Amino acid sequence: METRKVPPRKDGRIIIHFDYDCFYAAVFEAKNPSLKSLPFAVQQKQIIVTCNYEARRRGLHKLQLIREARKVCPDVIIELGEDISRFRDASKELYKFIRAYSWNGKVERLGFDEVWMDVTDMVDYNMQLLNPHNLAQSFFQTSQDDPMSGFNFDATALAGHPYPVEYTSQQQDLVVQDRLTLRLHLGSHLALYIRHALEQQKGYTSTVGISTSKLLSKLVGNLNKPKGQTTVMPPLAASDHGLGNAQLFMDTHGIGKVPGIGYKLATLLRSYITQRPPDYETDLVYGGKPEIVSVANVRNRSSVNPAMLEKLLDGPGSPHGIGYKIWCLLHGIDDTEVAQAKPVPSQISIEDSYIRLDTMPEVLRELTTLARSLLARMRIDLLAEDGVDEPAGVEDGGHEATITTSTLKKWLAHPKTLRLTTRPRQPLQPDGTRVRSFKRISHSSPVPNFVFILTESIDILAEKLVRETLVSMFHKLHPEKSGWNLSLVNLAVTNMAETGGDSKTARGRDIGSMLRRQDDVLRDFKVIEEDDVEEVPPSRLTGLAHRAHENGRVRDRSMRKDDVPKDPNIKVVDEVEEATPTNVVEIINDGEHDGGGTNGSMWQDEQEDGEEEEEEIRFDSDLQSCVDCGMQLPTFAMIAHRRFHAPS
DNA sequence: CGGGGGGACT
DNA sequence: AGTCCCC
Repeated sequence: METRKVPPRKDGRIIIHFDYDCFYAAVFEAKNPSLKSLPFAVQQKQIIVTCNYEARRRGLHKLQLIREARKVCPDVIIELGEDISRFRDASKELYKFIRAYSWNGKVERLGFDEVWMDVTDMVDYNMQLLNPHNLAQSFFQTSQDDPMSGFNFDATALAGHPYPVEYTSQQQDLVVQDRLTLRLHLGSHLALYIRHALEQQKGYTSTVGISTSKLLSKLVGNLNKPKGQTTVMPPLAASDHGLGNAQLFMDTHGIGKVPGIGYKLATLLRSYITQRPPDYETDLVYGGKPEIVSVANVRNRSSVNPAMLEKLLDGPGSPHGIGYKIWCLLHGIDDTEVAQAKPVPSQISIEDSYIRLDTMPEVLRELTTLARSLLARMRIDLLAEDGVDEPAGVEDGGHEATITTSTLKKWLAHPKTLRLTTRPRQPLQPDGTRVRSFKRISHSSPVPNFVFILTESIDILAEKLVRETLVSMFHKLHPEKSGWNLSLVNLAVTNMAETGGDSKTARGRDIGSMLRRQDDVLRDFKVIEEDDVEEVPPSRLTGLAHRAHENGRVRDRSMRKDDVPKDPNIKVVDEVEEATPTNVVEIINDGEHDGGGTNGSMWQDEQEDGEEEEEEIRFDSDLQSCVDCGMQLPTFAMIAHRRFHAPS
């Protein structure tokens, strides 16, 4: 009984999940907009990896064989997308664009086309700026330093679609009773604002989900794509009235659709529920058939509980506590944090696949090619201009011979481990069939120091790396002289040792932005300091700011390719036109008209007439001291500030 | 069917 | 070094 207790919800965060619409196709379309109106698809080897919505309208879909695609839609335009550097570059550019809006640096990429952003601090800050008596004419401040930059919006309305669809907000008690609804409204308007910026300034459309966790925000976005956005609305938790919306939403999903439940776990869970071995015809999801086993099926089975799930799902390679984690996912609970933006990747890997690779000369050639690519990538992703803490960027990418400017560059991190991975094909069975295997084997060794020499050319270094390191690693993996029949080779550097240094880390940058924000808060405080000289004398303000600064500095030292198509269910027929709330027009126009509009800043209103008594009281009485660093802040800023001290 | 990644954990 | 997970 109590072993089946529903885990507690923690809905204190607001998280936005972005998913760029048909990303690979969009990268081509961004360069060649005429493709947008034509059926267009991107090919890797023998399959369509993605296609635009015009192509989908004509019956094409992801992971379709090229032959089939041409048969269904003979006039489809197809581009080869096996060189993924352009996608990687575009992905980084869009990621940086989105990250620039963040105040707390919690912006995490998944693959090339998804980004989570934890906007709790922005939302809560702006909650304090709301005028409870005129929510319909609100202003969202998007910059910590500039109270003028932001957008007008209607805080009584949600931007985009709600889940459930029939949801209507109870406007009367928005502020007092249902603070979460109001916070989600703010999150949805911020999401819309960033999404439109992405489209207008970068040319990419996206689909967005808004909720209180990574899990729910990612899943709920799927309800309105492409170029739509959806928010899971309260009540999220269960009550006397029935299931909460979080559970209602999770229950509709096939078990394998839940992020965190992959092929292996889904297969085990399905077999447990059906009490039979997997049947790929009925259990899986080709052609839009729903999965036969849903989240509700698993969750409602009385024998299912965290301990049981732990036993069922535990195995080599699976983490401890998996049973409880899955139990939480089934209930729509995911407390994992959006990761802080990292200054350097934790791994760089290059791979290629082959029809057949089994002689030493071929292997040497491929290893050299991969090594060249790897060294080039290291110089792109791990190098910064001297005195600049951003990676060097794409402009110097991959041009091995041009090292003349290298004296200006500096390594942000030194990977310590070099790893060589191969995937041998299984030999033919006696009956002539082949067991398909995705098993990889790998061998690691220390990264030799010479790869960091910037005055030497990448070609020379790559050959040296093959000769002195990779060949012997390869022999450890494959002692036989030949006949390995490799289908894949992967070369990677991992185990990044960041070049310590001051303010070179994301943490350091975060402290910097934190301090700017606090300066802001303190400056805003001066507006009302006349009313309360005792508590915050102007002379002390600078002292506090100074102390805050010192404190910051001290701290600173201190399936396998899936055997199952990942999204076989795509059956989008038409582009969904975003149900555009009226305030969208204001939002779009906001950047263009003069910043000082009618309600452009609540600060101004307060400064000019001071008639909003509630506001005055709030600002006068709420100074608190941080127990960690002693900084004095108003309550609303303390919320974000405490998160800054929290272990990440 | 099947590309070229990336990350967490044991 | 291998097994999971994700796109």
